[in-house]
This record gives sequence, C-alpha cells and structure tokens, in this order.
Amino acid sequence: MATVENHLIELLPRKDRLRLLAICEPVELVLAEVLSQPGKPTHHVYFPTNGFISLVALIDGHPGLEVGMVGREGMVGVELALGVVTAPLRSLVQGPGAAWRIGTTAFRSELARSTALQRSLSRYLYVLMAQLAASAACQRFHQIGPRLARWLLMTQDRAHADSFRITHEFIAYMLGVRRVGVTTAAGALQRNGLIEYHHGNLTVLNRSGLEAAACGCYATDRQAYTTLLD
Amino acid sequence: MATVENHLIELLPRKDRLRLLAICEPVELVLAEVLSQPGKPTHHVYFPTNGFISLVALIDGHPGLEVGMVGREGMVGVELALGVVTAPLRSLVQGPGAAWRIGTTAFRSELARSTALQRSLSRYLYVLMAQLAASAACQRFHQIGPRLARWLLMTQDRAHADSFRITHEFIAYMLGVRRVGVTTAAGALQRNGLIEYHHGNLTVLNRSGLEAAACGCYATDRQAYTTLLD
DNA sequence: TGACGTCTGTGCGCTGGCGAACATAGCCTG
DNA sequence: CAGGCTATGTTCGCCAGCGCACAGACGTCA
Repeated sequence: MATVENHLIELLPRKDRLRLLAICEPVELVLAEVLSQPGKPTHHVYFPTNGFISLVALIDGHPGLEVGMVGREGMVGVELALGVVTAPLRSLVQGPGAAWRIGTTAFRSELARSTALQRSLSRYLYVLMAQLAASAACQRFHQIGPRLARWLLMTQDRAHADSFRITHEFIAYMLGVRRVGVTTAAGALQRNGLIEYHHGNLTVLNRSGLEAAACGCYATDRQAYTTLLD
Repeated sequence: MATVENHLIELLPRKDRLRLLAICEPVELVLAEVLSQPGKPTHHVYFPTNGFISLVALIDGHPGLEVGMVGREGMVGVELALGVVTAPLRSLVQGPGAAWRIGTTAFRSELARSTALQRSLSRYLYVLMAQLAASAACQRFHQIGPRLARWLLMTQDRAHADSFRITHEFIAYMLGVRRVGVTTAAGALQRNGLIEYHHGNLTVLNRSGLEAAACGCYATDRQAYTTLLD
C-alpha cells in the first residue's frame, strides 16, 4: 500500500494523529463487503485510504438507495461521534482498496481524549448531513441522466482513477432505478463521447463534459467538502 | 403559554437546565416564518415548546422538499452542535406556537460548558440523520397515499391536536408533489373516514386507521425517537 | 348580501420510469 | 474452441404522477 492517507486523520495535529494511528490496524476493503448493517451494533470504524464505500438506506422490503459515499475524505461509523453504537445505514464496499480500522471501544476512548478529532468528525458529520438532505431532493427532482453523471463523477473522485469496474446493474441499485434506465442513460453518455465501457469496465473520457451533464448536486457537494474540510 | 416544555431541555439535569433557560428568551412562532435559510449564518437556535417547523431541502430552482420535522422533541440550529454556523436547510414554521430562543454565541458557550447538553444534542442529531436518510428512500419507494398518511400523523403528533389548519397546496409543497396529487390522496382518506377537511381545516378522525394507511417510515421514525431520546 | 379570494374537485393529454421478457455479445473456463 | 455465464441492448405494455386548465364551493368582509 502506498503512503496514501485518510483526510480526516491527516487533518489532526501530529500528536493526536500518532495516537490514533497507534490503535489503527490496516485492513483490506473487499468489493461487495458489508461493513455495517442498519440497526446492528457498530464494531469498528473505518478510515478508507483507498477504495470507497456506499451508504445505503433500506426500508421495508425495498431494494435500497444510496444516500452517501465515503472515500479517503471520510469515515464509516460516524455515529460513534454522536455517542450511538448502532449503525443507521448499510455500508457497502463499492471500490476495493484499503482502510484503517479501529475497534469501537478503543475509538471511543480516543475520541474522548482528542478534541481535535471531535472537531474533525463534527465537521464531517455536517457535510454528511448536507449530503443526505441533498440526496432526497436530487432523487426527487433530477432525472436519471444527470444523476448518473453525478454518480460517475463522485465515483471517479473516490476511485482516484479514470477507469473502474462497475456494472449497469450495480449502478441501478445505487441510484434506485431499473438497470434498463441506466443502460439507456449510459448509452447516451457514451454516444456523446463522455464515457466508454465494456463488460464492467467503465472509463471516463471527458471529465468536464461529464460535469456539464451532471446535475448541480455534484458541484454543491464538492463545495461543501472543500469549504468545511480543508 | 402553558407550562409545556421542550424535550431536549427537559432531559438535562436540573443545574444545566436552569443555566440554559436563563439565557433563553420566549418567542412566538408565526406561521410561514422562515427561521433559517441554507447557506446563511445561524443567528439563533430554537427549542419549540409548541408548534412545529419543517426542514426543507432546496436545490437549483426546484420548489423544495421537506426532509425533516421539528417539534417539541427537537430543535432548530443543531449545526451549532457540530461547530458550524451555517444553516444547511430552510426551516419553515408550519404549525404556529412558541419556542425558546438563544443567540448563537450564548448557545455555543453554554454548549461548551454542559456535557449533558452535548450528549442530548448528539442523540438528537443521530435521529435527525436517520430521518434524512429515510426521507430519501421513502420519497423514492412510497406512493403519495401512504406518504400523505405518514405526514399527517407526524404533523398531528407535533400539533398536539386532532385538528389543524393546512391546505392541500401546502402539503403538496412539503411532499414534493402536485396539489392535485394531494387532493386525490386526501379524498381517498376522507372517503375511508380517516380524516375530514373543509377549507384549510383538517381533522384526524381515525388515528389508528391512518397509521395502517401510512408507510412503515412513520413507525420507524417514531421508534427512533423513543429509543434514543427517552 | 354580494363579491372576491381562497380552497378543493375534475378532466384532459403527456411522459419518465416501471416490470417483464428476450436477444446479443463479450469473457472465462474447461 | 465450445459452452456457460455475465454484461449490455432492445422492445412492449403499463401506470403514477406531471402540467395545465377550468369549475365549483366555501368564507370573509365590505
């Protein structure tokens, strides 16, 4: 693993950072692994350094809907920062990679010690809340095409690569639409030369074009991260 | 005003509660008043004792979508608990009543002093986050009828009355649908004897029937409040 | 009591996305 | 290199909700 780190950890002052890293263990993030399940106790928190995770809301018997994404800029298990040890959402590894992992008790005691960590996580929570609220509205008002473009951009940002493995089926699940809907929208993006894909391999060809095709939620979201977490 | 209080305040130990109340001023919540606007600085926090507030997400030029509701069980301005002084959502008074109000600086310094208050607000934030995530999914998977029933129940809970003033037009805005859609769904509920309304006056006739007609999100939400905030 | 504004009801035609089913086309493995 | 699996493409009927427009019904206040 390269010397890439997690932004939340990097933001900490040296002392707190070292103390936190001392209780971290490196783990691999395996594609399709489930890191948390709604209503179940949180055993570990994860700070991705590579790869990324989708936060999925589940209700009734319905398939699920992505309401947030976590990459190097965030963490899984923020509920601990709120003093709650029950996960609210399903966390699903969507881009394989690696993360720092900490057990619940160790993390809580470190959190009690480090006000810098509390501060970092609070900021992050705010951004996440904004993302959740925006998800609901985006979901309601925007059509598949722009939402797909946004999703691809967010994924690309977190994958740190122009190319990644992903199927229409999976995207459909994340966006809460039919696979056919994705096929159609992706076909349009491909015809316009913005992306290209073959059998689960997707490549972004024209990033700024994709940004133009995406709904405003992408820009809003990105702005929130830079203003609050830098 | 009766001796009704705000649950978050009531949960505090006597000492902290008195200190907080000392810096509170009572204000009236006027129907349609806007207490916060996304992106604008938070000047005050509000602890409703009566009446209630809708949290509305705004994107682009779109009309807006309710993603949360705040009554006696919550507060407006939680972002301060996260160290952020910018409101993420529009807060709109939807049921007139009264609230305790505190200026931002006073509130922040009290927050720094009272760990009990921090604890309360953290819990509340968690519930709110769950509500935001659920909103997105509910929005996506449930039809107008059940969503309307849910909304009426949530409103009734916060209005503390079987009857309240509300128009189809306004409900439509909250649910992010057409007014006509509400008229149709409300008509069905009325035909089934669950509710009754005339010219902006709505009365819940059969609460348990309404619960049966509502989507599961109502029960889920309610459960979250009772387990975490009692 | 009459007139106006607000609230509710109803009727169009339209469309984005749904569900299901089937057709091709790459990849992988034996 | 054949057969099977996975990923993508296409089609068809359907429906919830949309946008628009207009008609009644109720309340209020001059």
